[in-house]
Amino acid sequence: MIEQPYHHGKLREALLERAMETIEEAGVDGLSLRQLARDVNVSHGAPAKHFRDKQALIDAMALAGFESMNRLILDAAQSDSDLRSRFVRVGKAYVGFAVAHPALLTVMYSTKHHPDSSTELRSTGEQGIHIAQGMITEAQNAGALAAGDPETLAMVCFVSLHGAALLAAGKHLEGTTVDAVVAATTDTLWAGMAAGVPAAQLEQAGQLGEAAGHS
Amino acid sequence: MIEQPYHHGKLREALLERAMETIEEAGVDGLSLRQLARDVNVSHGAPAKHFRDKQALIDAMALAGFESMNRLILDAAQSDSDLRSRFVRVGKAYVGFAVAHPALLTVMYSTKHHPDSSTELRSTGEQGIHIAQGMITEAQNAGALAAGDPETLAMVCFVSLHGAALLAAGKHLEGTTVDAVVAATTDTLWAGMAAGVPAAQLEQAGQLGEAAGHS
DNA sequence: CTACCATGTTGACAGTGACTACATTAGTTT
DNA sequence: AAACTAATGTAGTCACTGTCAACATGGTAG
Repeated sequence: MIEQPYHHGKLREALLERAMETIEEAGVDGLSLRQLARDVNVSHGAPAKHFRDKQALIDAMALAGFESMNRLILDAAQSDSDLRSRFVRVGKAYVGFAVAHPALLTVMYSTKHHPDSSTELRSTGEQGIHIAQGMITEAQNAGALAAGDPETLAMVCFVSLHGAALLAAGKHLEGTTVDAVVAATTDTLWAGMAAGVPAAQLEQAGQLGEAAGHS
Repeated sequence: MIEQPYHHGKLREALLERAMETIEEAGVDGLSLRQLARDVNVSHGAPAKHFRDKQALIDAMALAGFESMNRLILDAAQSDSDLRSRFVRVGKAYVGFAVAHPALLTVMYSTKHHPDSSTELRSTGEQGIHIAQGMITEAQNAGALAAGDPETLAMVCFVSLHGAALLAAGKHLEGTTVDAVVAATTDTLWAGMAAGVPAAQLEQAGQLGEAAGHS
């Protein structure tokens, strides 16, 4: 047995790293602060010195997840291809990340967050939409897409890809490959934005009634 | 104090009902079998007679959720309007349900399920896609939509609306109203399906590389 | 009437997150 | 160099949880 020094030195990083592994193996529910401490050969109270809460640890994981995901998306958006290909590439980057780190993605979009890190988390999480919005604006200026509010369209694209990402991460997409679904989704969205939506349809759609009951 | 009879009579239903309320108030993590038992004035071991596990209770909630959601979607799909309006209506029904019962929706699409109820859960959960697929086929036959594999297109629509539903449920859609996002999403999807996707684009999209790294 | 069985109760157990008091170390000030 | 201080890690405790086993109750079928 190697003698452990009293101070770990890089406990925070070690905890984060091990926690990432754990949630992918056993889900967020399978994450235990005490087991985590055991895994890193540290007493059960040690993690509290770096993460006041269990939720604080989870928040830290979510933030790290957004940061590494944003890097992937930004790379895809800045690749040197035509706009449409880059659009598809961004979609695949997003969904690819989701498939690679399903539990982390769930954590990232979990509702419960501490008010402190909440603001930083939120701004980091919204970065993806801004990238999409930039691409759409660029495509509209180039004449590849019809006119339309870029912010709303970006939201539509983000929302759709997010659904694909979560369903793919949850393995709810059996029957077809994930790639096929993403390709079909981005193609359909692009075709829809290229064709444009008649204003009459938009108004009409807004007037439909809501339906939300509970048995 | 009213004397409680030894046997509750409708414990299972009472537990399910109270559990539904609890998860919407405190999230799934805030659900405790013992607290649930206290809420219904029953001993802490009683719930085990109706749900062997905590997970079994959660599965039962998920199933009930799918059933009541399917009713709403089916109603929307069978309303007497033109195809496009019905399509939008289905989307609003889905997202409306999500906004009304956010925690329940999360539970419904949670990955962890018991192998027993898993099959029933899965088939009930897939019903929504089949409804969408039927509408798309009908619209294609009527000439309102371009040709294309209905199964894939239904998946695309479901995926997109699912994303909108989850983000709306998680209150991640600030800046715009939920209705606006749903309307824009269904409009864009419909326009894309009406325009159709050139086969050349589909092939091209399939050849793009995957991107999924981890820092 | 009796025997059975679904339903409910009680007690126990290990595991958890959070809190407190204490120990050890590193860095800074004097 | 010595002493003070803050950061980091340890040990013990508390209320709470999910699950299990043993027992109590009461409706129902034979």
